[in-house]
Amino acid sequence: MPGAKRSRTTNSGPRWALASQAERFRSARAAHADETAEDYAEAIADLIAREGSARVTALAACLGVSHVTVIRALARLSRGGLVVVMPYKGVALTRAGRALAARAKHRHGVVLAFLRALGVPARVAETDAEGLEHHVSPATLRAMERFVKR
Amino acid sequence: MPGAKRSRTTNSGPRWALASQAERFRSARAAHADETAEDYAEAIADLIAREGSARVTALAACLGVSHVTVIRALARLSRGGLVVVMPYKGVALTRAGRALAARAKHRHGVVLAFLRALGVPARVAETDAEGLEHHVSPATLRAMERFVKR
DNA sequence: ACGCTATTGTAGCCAAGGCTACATGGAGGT
DNA sequence: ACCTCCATGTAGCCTTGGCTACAATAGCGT
Repeated sequence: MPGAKRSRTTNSGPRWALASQAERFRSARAAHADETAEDYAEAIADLIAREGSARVTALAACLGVSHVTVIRALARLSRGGLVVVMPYKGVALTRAGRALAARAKHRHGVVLAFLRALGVPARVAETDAEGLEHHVSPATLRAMERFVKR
Repeated sequence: MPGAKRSRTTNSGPRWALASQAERFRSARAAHADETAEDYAEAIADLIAREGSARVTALAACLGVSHVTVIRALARLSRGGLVVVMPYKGVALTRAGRALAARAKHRHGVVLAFLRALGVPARVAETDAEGLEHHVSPATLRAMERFVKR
């Protein structure tokens, strides 16, 4: 848990304006912590839907990392109760994992559709959506949905 | 019957579709690498404009991290030629650093204005902008500018 | 001039997320 | 049966980015 408590910085002068900025940076960093989980959950759900199972190698290819990275990430997700790893068999999502995957997939879809509606070329939209989706708050997501449906 | 016939070497199916997805993930990760630099450059430029100098402690308060984290980050940015650290005096931006700060500031402003124009509440917009700005490609940024000016 | 305090800097710990190199497991082909 | 090849797994290293605890400066006030 990063940023639990702050240091005793003096904060002289009219620094309060900056303090809330610090909060925003904190949020951004905290959000980053969940990105991996969302990406993996989504990729796993996708692979299961597409190929019937999610194997380590397929995940690695899909996410663009080495199989070692996948294995370690899965161990973490497993500790976190999002996935169940069946050695040499594949990976399954727990109930929580499926919920996370569904949320991520939905958000991804909305962001992508939104960018397209904005007039961003398909290729770029797909790349940007990958980076943006993890930082879109519920309020902004709703605004995007409104815009798309408009 | 999990992965009945698509398991072997073939594993075919739409793997090319996944390959490009891997590329997208790669881009997102690469972009993440520059986030720190942009955040610091922007914060430093801001502090210099506001207070006349950018000190380590002020930066730490501003970014919401400990002064130690700032010091280490500055060392890296210095190696990268973005800042010049004057021990016990403050930090200055190099030409490249100023350019980066300007770009970051501009993008930040556009994203924020865009979110506001979309109808996102100010508070949320400010938080989201912090997370989103680093993942907005030039094409998407232009689309956002068009939308705001509309 | 001297010491106190806040700012800076150093040492060292932790987790995440990358990697390569090497070790095992499992299944198909001969 | 066995051999080989690919998928998995393990060991160990690197960087980034957090942190606390402690050491060293600088600059101010007395």
